[in-house]
Amino acid sequence: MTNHHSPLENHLLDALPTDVYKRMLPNLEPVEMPLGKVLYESGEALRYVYFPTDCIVSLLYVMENGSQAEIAVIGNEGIVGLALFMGGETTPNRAVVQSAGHAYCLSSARVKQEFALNGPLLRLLLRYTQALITQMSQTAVCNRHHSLDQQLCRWLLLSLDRLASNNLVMTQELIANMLGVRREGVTVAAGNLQDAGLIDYYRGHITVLDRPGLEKRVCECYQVVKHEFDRLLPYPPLK
Amino acid sequence: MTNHHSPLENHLLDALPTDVYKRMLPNLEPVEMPLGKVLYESGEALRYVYFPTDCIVSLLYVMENGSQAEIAVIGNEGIVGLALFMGGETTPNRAVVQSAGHAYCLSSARVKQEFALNGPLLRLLLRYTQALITQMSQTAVCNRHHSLDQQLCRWLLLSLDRLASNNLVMTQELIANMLGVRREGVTVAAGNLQDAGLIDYYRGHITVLDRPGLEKRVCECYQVVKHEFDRLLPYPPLK
DNA sequence: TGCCGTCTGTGCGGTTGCGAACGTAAGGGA
DNA sequence: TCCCTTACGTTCGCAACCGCACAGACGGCA
Repeated sequence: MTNHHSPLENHLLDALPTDVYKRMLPNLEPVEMPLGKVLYESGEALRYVYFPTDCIVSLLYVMENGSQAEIAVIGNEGIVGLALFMGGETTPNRAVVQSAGHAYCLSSARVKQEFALNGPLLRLLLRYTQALITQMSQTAVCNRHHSLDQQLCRWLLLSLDRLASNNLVMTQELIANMLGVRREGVTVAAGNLQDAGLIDYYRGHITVLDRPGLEKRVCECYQVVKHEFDRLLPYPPLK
Repeated sequence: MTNHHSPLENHLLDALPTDVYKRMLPNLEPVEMPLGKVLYESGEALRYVYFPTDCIVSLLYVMENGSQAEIAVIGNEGIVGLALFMGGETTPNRAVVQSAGHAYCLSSARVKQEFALNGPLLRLLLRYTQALITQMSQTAVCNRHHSLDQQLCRWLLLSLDRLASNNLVMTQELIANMLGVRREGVTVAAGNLQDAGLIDYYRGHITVLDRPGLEKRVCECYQVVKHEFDRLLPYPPLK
């Protein structure tokens, strides 16, 4: 499969001033992002950062007993590997490709070079970090207070925003892992949404039929996160 | 009450190189931090950052229906108002003093001056940001997967780490608000810990009797967060 | 001394999600 | 074609937590 994607499909890269972008371009390497690919494990030193163009990456926390929970999702609006620029080198998270596609990757050495210049990349990533923090804290709140139905709506909408199509390739088992709930719970919640005519799913393929309907049903968490992303990282970029 | 605290009691300030610290010192203003004081509201522009010396500040998310949940706690190891340096100016959180004490505050203009130098303060705050992110994501996980007993242990230990004494002034009602659970639930959980001889509480005063016992009972979340703080922000600082 | 507000303890029914087990149906490969 | 894997649906008992209601218990104040 030829990679017909431009790095500019990643919103962060697109938002960079032309000179910075041109400086970085030779070092950006296109990579396939197959479903399930582990970009890094918890505690592992990061060797690359990834700028997704048409894939979705989940940040997961893996517990001692093996169960896991999704902390945040990253698509073409962001970057995977923030810990590199934060100075910690590692994170206690796992990053996994949740929806297959492509990305551009950049070696840690190159990234640090650019950071050291204290230029637009640093400022941009700071804003993105704040948006990501909002997403994480909203996840904490949502985990505590909202029903599985609503959380599923939130998750579907977050995924949808990061994809071109309204079709997700995702089994209920995987969704359950992401949300940190049982597979049976997802079966019921998805059944509710299907009965309401909002989605249609069939053996690992979910089609969103009525996006406005989902937005009516979702908890406030989704809008809060979306507003914060739009506020901090307007797209198309103003430059 | 005279303020006999030095800014150096805040670990971040203490970790700064002497020249940077001396440059900032004239602008640091001591402030009282009474219980319940709201440092900023959700969506409000930040006018100051605060470096706590002997108080604890909670970051809370307030939901549409008025209920709230704690996202993170900040004590003398950190700074309140990170959003200022991230570039967003506001956050969708509320910051409230959870345990009375003191802090040093710094106007937003002064902070930005220092950030612009791209110096040690920026690098230090980046590391702190990563530690805070760890705390937030661990909160998300803990909310989903662990029992109220364990969450209460975690909360007590996090608070204890940020205080000099083993005595907390805190009603069950307030703890319930922080944890986003019912007051009755806290009554039961605290009763369990009291029956186990780990704590003693009496009308808004909690005394920790057996800290190692709490650490045995707490979920993994506490240690993960603590390790990450120790790794990213060693104290005393190496300089 | 008596009253009132705050803080804590307890009980009850209802809901939600967990854990495990089992059934079914649709591909995919030999 | 048959078998086996994957994906989804359903059930049942169990535990945790919620919402509500109310009771006691302590402390400050008149």
